[in-house]
Amino acid sequence: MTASSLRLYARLQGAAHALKKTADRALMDAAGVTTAQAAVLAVVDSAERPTQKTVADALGLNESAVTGMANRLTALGYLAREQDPDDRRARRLRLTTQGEKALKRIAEPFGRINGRLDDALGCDLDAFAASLNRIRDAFERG
Amino acid sequence: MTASSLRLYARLQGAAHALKKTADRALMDAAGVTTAQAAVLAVVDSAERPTQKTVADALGLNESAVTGMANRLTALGYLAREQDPDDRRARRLRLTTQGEKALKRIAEPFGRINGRLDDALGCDLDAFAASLNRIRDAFERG
DNA sequence: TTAAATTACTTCACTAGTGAAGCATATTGC
DNA sequence: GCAATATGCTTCACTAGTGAAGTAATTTAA
Repeated sequence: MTASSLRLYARLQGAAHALKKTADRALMDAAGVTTAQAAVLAVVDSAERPTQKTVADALGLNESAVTGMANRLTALGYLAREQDPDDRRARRLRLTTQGEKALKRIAEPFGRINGRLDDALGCDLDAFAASLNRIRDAFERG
Repeated sequence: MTASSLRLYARLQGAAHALKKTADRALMDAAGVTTAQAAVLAVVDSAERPTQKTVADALGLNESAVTGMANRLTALGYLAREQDPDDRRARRLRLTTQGEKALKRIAEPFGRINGRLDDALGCDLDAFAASLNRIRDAFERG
């Protein structure tokens, strides 16, 4: 609990917040979608008609957060929900054509953000990514 | 925009989110305060009766976010607001006795979180902190 | 085979942030 | 001195998350 370690938590949250704020503006301007929405669309795109629970686990969110996101994204016309035929509790998600288009619009502005991240980090990028993985592993389940 | 850099944004947000979730539960259990509230209390404690704008700048938030935080923290009895005598637009914040006590209750659980962060990062801690600073600098003003 | 436990999802009340618009006060420039 | 501009704060409608409680469907186990 030294002075420098005391500030590490705040530094991580501060960097994440500043980055998210910038990325949200860029994605909203260019693609009409927030970064949180983009994350859900990307997970749904990469999985085979995932259930909401699957999406929640992939993003580290609880299920009620995904209920809300899926509601907003279906209202926007980007996602469709359908009953799982084998488990009537579950609702599977898929991208609509609009959702696929939105995902494509995201690529370029998001690439620019990642480019700025790369520039800021330089050769430390891999070590930084490894550190992030260790933090996630250490705190993912409480 | 390689595959690994594409995921860097998500990794940073994921690590920050997992850490925040854990820290919020720990602080709420032990001190009855969230990490966001703790951050405001710490800024107010470290500054000389700061204005809300000062707090907003220190935390990278906009002023309406601080209005809300200050409302909740005064309702909880942790902060007091008083008019700035020299600038009647501004409202200066200070900790109440209750607020000082809350800050003290935070120290130990927050120290444990930071200890877990230290353990997770090991000798990479300094490099990691430096990378976070570079990200914040690169994105702080958009 | 049926009672108990677990799972997937929803709803609710809440915290915490955003940006836009508006109000009152200060500051600047002619 | 005063009009224009900038600043500090608030309010509003919104997104996005939390945890607790509840429902319906599924799984487990006696």
